[in-house]
Amino acid sequence: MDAVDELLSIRAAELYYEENLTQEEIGRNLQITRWKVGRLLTQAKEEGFVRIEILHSRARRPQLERRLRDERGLADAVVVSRAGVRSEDELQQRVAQAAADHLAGLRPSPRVLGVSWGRTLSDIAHHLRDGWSQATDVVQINGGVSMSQRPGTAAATAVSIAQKGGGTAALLPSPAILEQRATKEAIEADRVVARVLDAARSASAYLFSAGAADHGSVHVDSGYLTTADIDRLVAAGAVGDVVGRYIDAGGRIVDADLDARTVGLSLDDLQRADIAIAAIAGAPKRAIASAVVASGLCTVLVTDESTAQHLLDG
Amino acid sequence: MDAVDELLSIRAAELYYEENLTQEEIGRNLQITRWKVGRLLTQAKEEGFVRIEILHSRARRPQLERRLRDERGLADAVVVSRAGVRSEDELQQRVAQAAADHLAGLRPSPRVLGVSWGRTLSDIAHHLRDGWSQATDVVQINGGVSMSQRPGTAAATAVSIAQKGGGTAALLPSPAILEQRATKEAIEADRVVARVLDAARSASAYLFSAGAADHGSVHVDSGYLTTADIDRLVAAGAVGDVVGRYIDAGGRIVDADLDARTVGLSLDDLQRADIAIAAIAGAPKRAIASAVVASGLCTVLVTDESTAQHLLDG
DNA sequence: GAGCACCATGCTCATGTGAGCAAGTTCTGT
DNA sequence: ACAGAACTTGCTCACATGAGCATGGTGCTC
Repeated sequence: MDAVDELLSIRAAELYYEENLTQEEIGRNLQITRWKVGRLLTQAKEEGFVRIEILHSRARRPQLERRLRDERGLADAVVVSRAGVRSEDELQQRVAQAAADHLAGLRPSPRVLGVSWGRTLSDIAHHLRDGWSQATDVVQINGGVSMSQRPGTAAATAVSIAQKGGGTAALLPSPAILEQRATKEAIEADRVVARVLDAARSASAYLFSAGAADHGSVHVDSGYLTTADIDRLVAAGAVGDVVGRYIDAGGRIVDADLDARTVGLSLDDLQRADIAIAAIAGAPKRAIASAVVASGLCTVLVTDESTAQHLLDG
Repeated sequence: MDAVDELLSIRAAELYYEENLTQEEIGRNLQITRWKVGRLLTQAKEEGFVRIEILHSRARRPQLERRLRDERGLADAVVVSRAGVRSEDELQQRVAQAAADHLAGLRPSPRVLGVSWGRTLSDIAHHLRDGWSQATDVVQINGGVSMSQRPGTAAATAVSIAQKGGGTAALLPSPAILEQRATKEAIEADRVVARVLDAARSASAYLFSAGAADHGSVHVDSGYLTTADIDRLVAAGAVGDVVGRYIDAGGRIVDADLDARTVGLSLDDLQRADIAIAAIAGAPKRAIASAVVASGLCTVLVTDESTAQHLLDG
């Protein structure tokens, strides 16, 4: 496109998009035929001079969703728009809302839903609307008797999702990570715990998030791991954790011993699931999101535009 | 619009603008009639959920231009878009380019063009293309034998505009502001100066900028005024200067004595002009831009989107 | 609970728009 | 300078779209 046409295409775009003139009127205005106007507008779009954004907290990016499905083999993807987002927290809320929307939109509603816990899951529970399902029971899929500042959030999350979905919650009464392998095996052998784990393995759908392998991790907060543990895991290739299990970029367990002391569903269980919804957003979680998708740990990814872009670029 | 329709309108907008589906296809997709889709799209636009921006250094805002003409009585207005602008300097360059474009687009080209000088005028001269006019002579309209760090820019500006327009430049060989009234009258009585001033008064068009009344003023830089002078002028109501003459928000001369020591066209001369193009942009110049427009000192205003908005709000 | 006003819906029809084609124009290589 | 290629232009025609209207449903008033 030469310089004259470039300028003309800008004038045409202004008159078309801002002044709402018809292409015929624009032609009269700029002394060109209406066909030329149409072509200039096409060019303006192609050259990227025209940017159209959907500004809404529930706006999504269907293009990226389609590419994630097609190029990354996901059964489904939900990518929320970043347009108009002012803070990182606002973005997290958008993603949580989108995950809640997706969950509520599942047909048929899952009879039993396995959930993890954490900040993201708590947000999702909050955004779910009452009556999102007629009868969905909820079961925790990883341990987490909380030692953190906000005790009981793990339980509150599961209970809230169940209550709003007309079902009951089965909590996993166990720490996330135990100090001794033997203790972990003993606790899993406990009748109550075993029953919950069985229920978790037979859930019709899963909903979970993932954590980055950094010092801000909820496992450090909760006292299950020290910052030194995290450093050691990172040195061994860890990019983050899924249901408490730390994996590397290829989705492999980084520390077999640590893994053997972690209570909850195994990664295999997740990989076999028909519906496994992962809600992972934000720049710090790019690496773990990528690992989760690459190793087939989820069938559905709910994320933000930037993270999606990153997954597709890499 | 109820909540359901709001969400639907967002989905429809995504499919329409991002996926390029027809309204019929969207209807099939969302299980609604194509007429409903059309209405949802209209609503999405009305509610401001759809933002369309023209991203280009020469993009303008015709809506604001029209409002400036209609509501502020300007013969014409050029408002450059702020979309995609990263720095204040980039915006100034856009405005300078737009002023150059407007000048070059005048039909017939002015036979004699009166110009002021300063940073903005220098930029405009730079952006003018060679041969912008067949034969336009340029005459300086205010004094400015420069004492600043970049001597000769005032002269270079006028000469450059004239050369590129196939004409000659008449420089005003006088300081902008003199210390004694008598000296100013003596210099204006000088044959050469008087001839240039006569030519300036008979110019067929004028092009000038304006300065804010602050310590960064080019008059302080050049040594014609001290920061104390500026403070005194501001205290007396000055919002800025046009061709060296300080005015208040109502366009009135703030200091009659200072004005009597200032060499160049009077404000009356400008107000009587058929074509007086003012290029004024940037937040610090909002007040002076407003004063210039309100008091009819220009027939054409070239400015940026934010300044235009401010003029229309006030 | 009857009557009325208002609004959403589905439709017709005129207008707006883009794909595709043929003719004209401008480049390019020899 | 000329032939051919590549591109641009004006056009036809089919499709997409918005304005305007009749209908039916909803909610409000008394």
